[in-house]
Amino acid sequence: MFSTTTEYALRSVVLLAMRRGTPQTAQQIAAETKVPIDYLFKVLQSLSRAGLVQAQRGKNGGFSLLNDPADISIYDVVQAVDPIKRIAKCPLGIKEHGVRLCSLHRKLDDAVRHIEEAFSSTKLADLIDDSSPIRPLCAGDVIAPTKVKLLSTGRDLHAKPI
Amino acid sequence: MFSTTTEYALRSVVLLAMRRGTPQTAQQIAAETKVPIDYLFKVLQSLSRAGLVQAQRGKNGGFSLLNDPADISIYDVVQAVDPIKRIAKCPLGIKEHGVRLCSLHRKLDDAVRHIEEAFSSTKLADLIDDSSPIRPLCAGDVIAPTKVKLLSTGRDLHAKPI
DNA sequence: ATATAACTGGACATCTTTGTCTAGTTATCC
DNA sequence: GGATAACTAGACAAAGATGTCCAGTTATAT
Repeated sequence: MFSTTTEYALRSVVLLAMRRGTPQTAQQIAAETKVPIDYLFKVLQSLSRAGLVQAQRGKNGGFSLLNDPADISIYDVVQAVDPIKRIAKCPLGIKEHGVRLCSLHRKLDDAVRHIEEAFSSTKLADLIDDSSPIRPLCAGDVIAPTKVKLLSTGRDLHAKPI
Repeated sequence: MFSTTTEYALRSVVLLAMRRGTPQTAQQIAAETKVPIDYLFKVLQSLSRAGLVQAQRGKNGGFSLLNDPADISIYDVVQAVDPIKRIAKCPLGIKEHGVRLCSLHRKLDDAVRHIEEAFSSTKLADLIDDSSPIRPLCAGDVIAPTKVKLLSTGRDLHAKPI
């Protein structure tokens, strides 16, 4: 129903909203969102071009939200990476009816419109302020300790024992 | 938002609903729905395997609906060719939370559920009984009159004039 | 029975989405 | 100002969706 890319983008911005104030490196985001890091870069670049996130290079760099989580909607994120398209005119290309839709396409477009509305009215702040004990991304405690730990101990696998 | 295959399937069953009683050949369906005929066969095969349409071979054959248009929903058609999948559990694969969803995925799943409901409650009969002057497929008057007329008058092009 | 209309099935081609790799460039810290 | 952390960009690979082709099989009409 929604693309993988959309799912990845949403996970990322939700994480950035939860960590507002501290730039998150792609490494960190990838670990917590379980998004393949090389693909994540592309998703973040789309978000960056759309003006939703900011990238900072070099040490202590990373990605951060440009606006307040209360001002960023799910819709904004979706449109940045994989835009929802309304059905504006008859897909069969009949000119005669102008922009009026037949019952089938009107019904389909209604469904799309409802999604649009639901996504527009939900802000990132709504997601992270949620009272549920189940936090978005369900992360922090469970994910990616192994790989990160390996990297951080930094032992070269080919190094001779001393 | 919805796949091309879904769109094609819906166009086809709506046509079959409008022509209920007379099997429609793939030729006819392709002409009126503007679906590439070779691909249409595959879509119709999916609908056939799902028990929505029936295929009849040989002369005077074609495809027809198996059930009453009042008993076939948009949802039935969609599920037959490109199923809508609800989010049943955390896509990040966290076991700890069982089937409870975090706020993000609950929101996304709500959207999917609404689509499901809207599509389930809309029957093919609703689409063709619509009072709007704009008929589904916008067809009949504009599309494919030439080819259909040629076929339906049935004159053999090679027949000698009497 | 034979010709013909029509669907079936599988192979193949193309395009888009998703994912991976590698060689850059920029910023920070010491 | 050099080392290193981090993002950027573009090429490439794999998989899935879409579209095309063709050699079958089945049913009907005559």
